[in-house]
Amino acid sequence: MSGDEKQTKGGPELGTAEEALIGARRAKAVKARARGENPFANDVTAGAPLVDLAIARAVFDAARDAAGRYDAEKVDAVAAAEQRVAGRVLFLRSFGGVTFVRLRDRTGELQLYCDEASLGVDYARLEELDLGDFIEASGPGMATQKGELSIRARTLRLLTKALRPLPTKTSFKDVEARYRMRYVDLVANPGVAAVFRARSAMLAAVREFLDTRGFLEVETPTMHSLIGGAAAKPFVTHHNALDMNLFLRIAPELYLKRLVVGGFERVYEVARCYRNEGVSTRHNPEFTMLEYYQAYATYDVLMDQTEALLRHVDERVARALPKEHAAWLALRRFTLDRFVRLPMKEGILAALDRAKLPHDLVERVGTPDAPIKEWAKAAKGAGRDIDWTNFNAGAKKCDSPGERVFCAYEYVVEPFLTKDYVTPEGKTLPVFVIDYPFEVSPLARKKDADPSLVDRFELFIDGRELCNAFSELNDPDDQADRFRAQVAKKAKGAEETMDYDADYVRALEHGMPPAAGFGMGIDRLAMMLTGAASIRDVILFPLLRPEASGGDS
RNA sequence: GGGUCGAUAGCUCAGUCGGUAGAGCUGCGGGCUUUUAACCCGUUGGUCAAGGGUUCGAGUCCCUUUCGACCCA
Repeated sequence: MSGDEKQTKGGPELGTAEEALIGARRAKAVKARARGENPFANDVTAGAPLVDLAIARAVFDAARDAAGRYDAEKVDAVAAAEQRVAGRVLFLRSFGGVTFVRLRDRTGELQLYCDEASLGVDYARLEELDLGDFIEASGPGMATQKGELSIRARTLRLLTKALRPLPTKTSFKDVEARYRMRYVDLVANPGVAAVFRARSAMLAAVREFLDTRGFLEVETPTMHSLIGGAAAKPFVTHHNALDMNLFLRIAPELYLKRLVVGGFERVYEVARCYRNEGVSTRHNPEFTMLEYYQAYATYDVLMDQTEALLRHVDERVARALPKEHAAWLALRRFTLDRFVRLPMKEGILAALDRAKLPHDLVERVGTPDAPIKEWAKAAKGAGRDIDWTNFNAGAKKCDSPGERVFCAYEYVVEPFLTKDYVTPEGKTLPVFVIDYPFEVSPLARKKDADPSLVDRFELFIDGRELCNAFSELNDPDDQADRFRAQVAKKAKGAEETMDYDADYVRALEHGMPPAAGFGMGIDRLAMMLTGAASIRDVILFPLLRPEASGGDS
């Protein structure tokens, strides 16, 4: 075949280096077609069934020494039955008349040993093989001189031609390109694939944990006609036939509690939620939240259960990916062995003491005569860098004592959780912050002993909020009042408020058994357990701006 | 929204004081009959993000824009 005429279909110019690479691969596909082969085959050759690479390897486990090397004689001693395997070509190296081809499938990798003696005329076909192609091959096992298990290929067939080259062994680092072309990222960067395998194991573990405790998994609407269940800005969409605007859900909460009213006393949803806020390393507009509701449970029960759930999930990840988990564990700054339970007010007083600040600061901050400079000096002297500007501004906006308490907590306690709650070995302790002011918890039940507070906790691990849970409000009149307060806030200009949900109040009027509810960010969980720095590292296809189109006509 | 850094070959990156655009890997050609980031010889590949300015001359200096990363709010 004369290589002087390239396939230039569609391309008016000679093209770039990248196009040349693709052109060379296309030419090989054309050659295969000319021989009557399909370079995008949809079948595998009849014969012995395909086996996973991991299973093909396992056949020879007994021939391996402690260092992992395979002994040639022992490999040969294993039944010489042919193994038929398939996978993507990751590695291709010819060495004189011998060619090594490393294959990868979903279970692992395995090398083919090819020479003319075994492959015959097909050996020449290796010339047309490229990194990234999918092939099938069959042959008996063997060990190389260096002790690597291989399949001595007796047959070899192209299944799918890869027209584009994979990144080279120097790897694929451009972050944006990795997110856009996750299919390449997953092949080129094994650590990336491990993170998503771990995430999958986490979800399976969460489901296993809840299912064995009698919970029912449900799916509730993601298109809502009212905003509810959380304080966040929604996405708006439009239904044409009904000519109505709908909000993409910001939380599944109110639907799940309707189901508790309906008798599903233990119910959960792995809920994709959408919030119309900025993107950052910690926020993606769509994210996944676990919510569950449990009748006849209180938030104390849920705290115990949360500890058990997190340990269970971590254990399952360790079981699924032992090597990767060990690496993540070694880098972890937090422990899951022991958890702290900290009432918000206690936390504030302790933090004020540590910062050498007066206890009445909570009432005085935000007022005109608050001695901010004096406080800042005292706190700085105690090694506490508090964001006084935003603290003071936030305190001014508070309409109630409870909001003031929460504001103080946000600026005085929360930023220092990782500093204040650590093990003797220096690992940060997970902290359940409990007993929130009712004013900042519009769906939570008030404490019987102190109606200014609600039975609620948030769990912070390594300084980041992971879970939010509370004993649910089931008094319909109280709930109606809270909705009205939210509507009033919206009327005053607040953006992140809920609508009055009359149907939800009606549901509560039918009676919801005492219940506790729990929410946990799955993305954050995945970040935490895999040590990911950005939420985009645990979301397969994070939201990106559209790719700049060059000459699209 | 603010700050810092960045964009050069398909990939990973150099590019000095402003003076002809570089390397490794990939690809292509050749050698090598058990390789492990193989090795050896040869070789292709560039609108230096886009636009403008200064200059005899700009990847390099200045301005604007776009995109991204990180930090902060």
